[in-house]
Amino acid sequence: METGIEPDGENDGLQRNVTLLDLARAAGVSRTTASNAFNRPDQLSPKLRARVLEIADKMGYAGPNPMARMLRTGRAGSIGVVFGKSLTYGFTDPTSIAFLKGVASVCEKEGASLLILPETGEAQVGDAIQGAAVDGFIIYCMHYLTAVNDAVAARQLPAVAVSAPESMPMSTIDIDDRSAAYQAAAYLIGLGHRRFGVLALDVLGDGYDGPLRMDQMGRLDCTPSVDRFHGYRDALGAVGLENAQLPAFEVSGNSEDQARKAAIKLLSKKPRPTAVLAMSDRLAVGALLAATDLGLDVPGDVSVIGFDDIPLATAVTPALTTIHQPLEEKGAAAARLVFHAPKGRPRRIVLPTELVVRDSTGPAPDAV
Amino acid sequence: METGIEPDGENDGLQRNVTLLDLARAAGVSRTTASNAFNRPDQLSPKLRARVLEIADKMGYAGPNPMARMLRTGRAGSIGVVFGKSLTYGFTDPTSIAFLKGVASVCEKEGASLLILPETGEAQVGDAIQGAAVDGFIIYCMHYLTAVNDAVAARQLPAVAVSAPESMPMSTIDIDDRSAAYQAAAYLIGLGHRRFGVLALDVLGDGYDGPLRMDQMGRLDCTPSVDRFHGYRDALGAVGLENAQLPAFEVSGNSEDQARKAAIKLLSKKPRPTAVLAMSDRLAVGALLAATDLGLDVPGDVSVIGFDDIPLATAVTPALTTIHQPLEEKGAAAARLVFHAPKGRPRRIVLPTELVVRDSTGPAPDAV
DNA sequence: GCCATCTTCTGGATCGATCAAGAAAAAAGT
DNA sequence: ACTTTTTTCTTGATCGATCCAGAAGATGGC
Repeated sequence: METGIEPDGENDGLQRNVTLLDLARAAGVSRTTASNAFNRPDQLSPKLRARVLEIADKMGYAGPNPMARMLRTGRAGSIGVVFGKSLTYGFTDPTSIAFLKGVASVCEKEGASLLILPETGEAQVGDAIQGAAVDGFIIYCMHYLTAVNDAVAARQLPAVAVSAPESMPMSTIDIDDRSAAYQAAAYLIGLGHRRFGVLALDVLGDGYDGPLRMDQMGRLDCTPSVDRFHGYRDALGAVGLENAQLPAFEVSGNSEDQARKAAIKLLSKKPRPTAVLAMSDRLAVGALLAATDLGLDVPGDVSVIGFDDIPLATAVTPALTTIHQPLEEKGAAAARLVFHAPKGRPRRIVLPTELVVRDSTGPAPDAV
Repeated sequence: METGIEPDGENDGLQRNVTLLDLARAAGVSRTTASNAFNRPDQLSPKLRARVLEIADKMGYAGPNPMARMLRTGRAGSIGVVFGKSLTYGFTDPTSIAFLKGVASVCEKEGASLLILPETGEAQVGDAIQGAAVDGFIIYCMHYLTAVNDAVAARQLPAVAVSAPESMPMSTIDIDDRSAAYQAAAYLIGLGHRRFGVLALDVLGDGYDGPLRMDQMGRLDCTPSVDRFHGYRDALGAVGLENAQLPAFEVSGNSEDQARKAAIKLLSKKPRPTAVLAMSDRLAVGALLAATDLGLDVPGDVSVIGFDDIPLATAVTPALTTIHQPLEEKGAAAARLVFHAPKGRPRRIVLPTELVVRDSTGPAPDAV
């Protein structure tokens, strides 16, 4: 409780912020001149500028109020990144971290800041998007919510979506998930493997763990999970392997621990798969752990192939064979597109992937 | 080149943004009422509100302009994070990623956004800080530049510095680096080790690699590197080991590769150290790699102890014995302090650490 | 000396909202 | 029926800067 009396000699509590006008008055110049001292050194004599800046310093004036400046100029000097999942997840998953790093590198070059938006809750998805003071958006989701899209589109700012369906009415950055997955499966087929198991990223992003929900896969076109699965299937189909013979589990949250459990189920099936197709390196690491649990040798008893090529892929033993995708470049490309938007119709950039063979894959064991 | 003639039937190019006033006019209400439709549903009848919102939608009015709103309300709805090193580095180093994750988790709870500021260049350090529309700052640096501190302080907003010298005139979050390092060294001494080598984080943050610069260590008090070194020395001194006998290398950028090179030098000394004190887990991993290069067994021939307990520490073989520090909680605590600043004098929070024994340490080899 | 040009500086309008105080209309109390 | 209270809505002022057009003073050319 405060008394009504103000005991403070210097009434700091009451003091209004120092404004450009205050500075101008104190320096005996106009607001514009004071403003120019900060923003347009060529618009006033160096001597006067020095004096104004010195007085500003003395008054504790840090510089033009950012909010006011933004309002007036219409530029925020930052771009926003929207995660489909929780904000925390964005800093957990190695792929999104690498992506952010790419975004950050371009922001740094442009002298812009990076605003990372929270998803407060289902109901008010979009509140943060509506209220973000940014010059453009990057949407990075696994599962595209129309609420997010609509909110971003409504802002009428440059926007880029990553790994988004072609149907999205904005520029997109992508890799060819389907053919990359095809390549992964085809490589294992080439090694003689004929019995596979799939560790899938969750199709709907609803925290589901369990057998792959085939029936849902038509609903959302082009999530990476669906595309990659199609890629696997294309390759297997080419050598006459049917869906029915392909055990597959969805793993929510792309976590090693969950993947481990799913992989144990997968590798306990009889006949046991000789190869695991994992839609991410983290899932692949889960498979590695499961193999250890079951006393199986990788790649002797079972081969494991990942996807993404995150740093962990080389830190783990055996090092993962995987599909390398340019995670960081994805972020950089997205950011560049936001900054130097061609203004016309949306662009679609597809970045290349590459199979990287390491130690987690080998010839299929002879026994059939 | 455009002709002077405007060939566009619908003159989209010329259209001004739809503003709250436009909406109000279109709906036949006052600006305030239109504003309330978005911000204070209780201030107008539900029926009217619905009508206004519908008209807004029809006009393509996304909602109140964030910049204008910020100016008027004085709140930005976001907090800024300043990295001492490059922005990109912030997304490379596992400790800062974990830190950001902690910050993000609190931001999410508060419904605030996270603004990550770039460091454009030596000259205009602080430009971004000056121009950031935020409600508070978190400073996360290895090496505290007064330019950064001054710029943040000038903004007169709630601010928290992490791992900062006590001399900083703002709240700080920290761990007790010195006694944690002491504990690490003491543990190895307890295992019988008497010959040590140190892999140090760079003291000055100037990209230097090479023998530890003792002479510089007095200049900046309390960077983690200096504190940890003092901790090591305290422990070694207690059993009569002198500085002169303690080979130590600084590794710039906290990278495994650089650490590997330094560790090779360290482990090539005669007599060879039986234990490596690494100031971070990444440096420790570098030591692991170096041991492999030299055909040394860990922990048979040489023990390695890390610091931080990042995820990599358990992924690597052998799993690292290390000092666990609550990286994520550091971020969360910093963010909480920014949001709920006690307004009074700065607070100093010191978080606990813990020795975690895994597989990279063992008894000193008998041979002396 | 006079007009043109350049530099330096100024005042009014504006960016797009929110707030405070109060008016008008509706509901409630006696 | 008249006052009081509550609900609903509106006007004028304000947040703190930048931009535009133009004034005042300095410089230069002939």
